[in-house]
Amino acid sequence: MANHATQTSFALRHFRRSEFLARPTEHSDNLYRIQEGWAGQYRLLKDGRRQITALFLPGEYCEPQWLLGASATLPVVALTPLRAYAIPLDQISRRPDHLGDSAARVFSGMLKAMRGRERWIVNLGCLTATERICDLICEVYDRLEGTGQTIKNRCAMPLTQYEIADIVGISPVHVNRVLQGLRGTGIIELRNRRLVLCDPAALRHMSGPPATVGSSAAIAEP
Amino acid sequence: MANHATQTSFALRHFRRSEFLARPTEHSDNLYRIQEGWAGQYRLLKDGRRQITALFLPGEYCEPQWLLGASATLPVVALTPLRAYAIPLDQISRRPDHLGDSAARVFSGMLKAMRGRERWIVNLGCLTATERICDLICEVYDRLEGTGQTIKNRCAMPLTQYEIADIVGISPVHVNRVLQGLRGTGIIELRNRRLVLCDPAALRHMSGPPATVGSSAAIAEP
DNA sequence: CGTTTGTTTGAAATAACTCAACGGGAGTGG
DNA sequence: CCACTCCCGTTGAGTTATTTCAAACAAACG
Repeated sequence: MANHATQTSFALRHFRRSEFLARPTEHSDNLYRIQEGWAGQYRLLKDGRRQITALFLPGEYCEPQWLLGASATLPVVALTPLRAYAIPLDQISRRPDHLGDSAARVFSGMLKAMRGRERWIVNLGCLTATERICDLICEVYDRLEGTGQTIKNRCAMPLTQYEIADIVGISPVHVNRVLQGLRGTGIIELRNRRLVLCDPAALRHMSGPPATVGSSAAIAEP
Repeated sequence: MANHATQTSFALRHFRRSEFLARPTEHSDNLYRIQEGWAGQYRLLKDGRRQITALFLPGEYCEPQWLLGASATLPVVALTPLRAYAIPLDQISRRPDHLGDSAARVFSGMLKAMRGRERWIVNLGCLTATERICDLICEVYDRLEGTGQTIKNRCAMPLTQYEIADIVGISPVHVNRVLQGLRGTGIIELRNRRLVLCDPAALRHMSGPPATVGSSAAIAEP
């Protein structure tokens, strides 16, 4: 799908697990397009609590905010061994064939990132532990499907239960119990970093009620 | 500070409590600058659960995303009676004296909004009920202080306990008990929609540990 | 083969929720 | 001015979801 020549015209960088793609203090002069592996943006509190605020999957651009000239606000770390193309910022506007109209791309990228963050706020604020985990699984699967990385309800799932815990805001051992529950009811299979959605409909049903459409009442507290 | 002529050159619109500033379906052709009153962006789930994803306070621009030409993604509602200037989108680029370089303004506005969302993800994912409420109070106070709307540790606080609950993701009655605890220890006073920070240092201390700086270890799970 | 990293399990503790009811204040209409 | 309602804050008691601690186990790794 992608032009092979333009793909290889950028430097392919390798990262080990836990290696930084970005740190808040240092200024980054390029943008990454992930080729293989998963990355995560997170925030760490002084007492050790950690919250992962975004996931970056293969095929996705990591941190479009950087295009705005600012340095990263939160660290981004490789959650698995990772390969990514480093796209120098100053080349982006000169390559309409590759990144298209840069301003429009950046805008739409930021809007998408914003919606992702809003989605997770709702997730963390409203949903139960089981719903959050099901929703995470659905989101990951859908994003991988969007870039053709799924086959017949199967996809990669390299996240540690500790990492899932830091995404969905519940404790690691509770993540374990919820996952066991899901496996026990035959909704998913999850072994060896591979995920199978045995019953996608049931899974979506468990990931919380859908949002209402716009025309509903502003405030309805019975 | 603001030029009176430019201020009054935009239409001042009034909203009753619970009235919409924006609805997801309809296309909005202007941006609001809030003059007085509070607004909130939220999402409502089919079973009645609601999560407020952003607050808009006097002096702030409501929904800079609209500048990108897209319609609103989530509804925005007046949480109090509200007055706001409606700034037509097509006038923004023609008025460098008022909004400055529009592209740069929009970018920085989006970045700020993004950081706000990230902050709330961390808040909802990591903090306890008391910490979340203290953090909300701190954030609101700081934002009001930034636009000169505080006097000697006092500011407005028109949010209902139900609304606070839908911001911090805990139940209304628990919000009540947490607030009583804070009042009981003399850290804050909160009566008649007015807030007093009796002990700002203690309040900040209760709003959770600060974030680590960038140079810390990527993963530290003891 | 030992060491580390990740998963699984149990039992006790606790944070937060639900349900239900009461009370005060602010409007509103008679 | 009273009675009414509605919205909001406050309480209490019982329940549930989730956490914590601790330990054992399995799998990956050098």
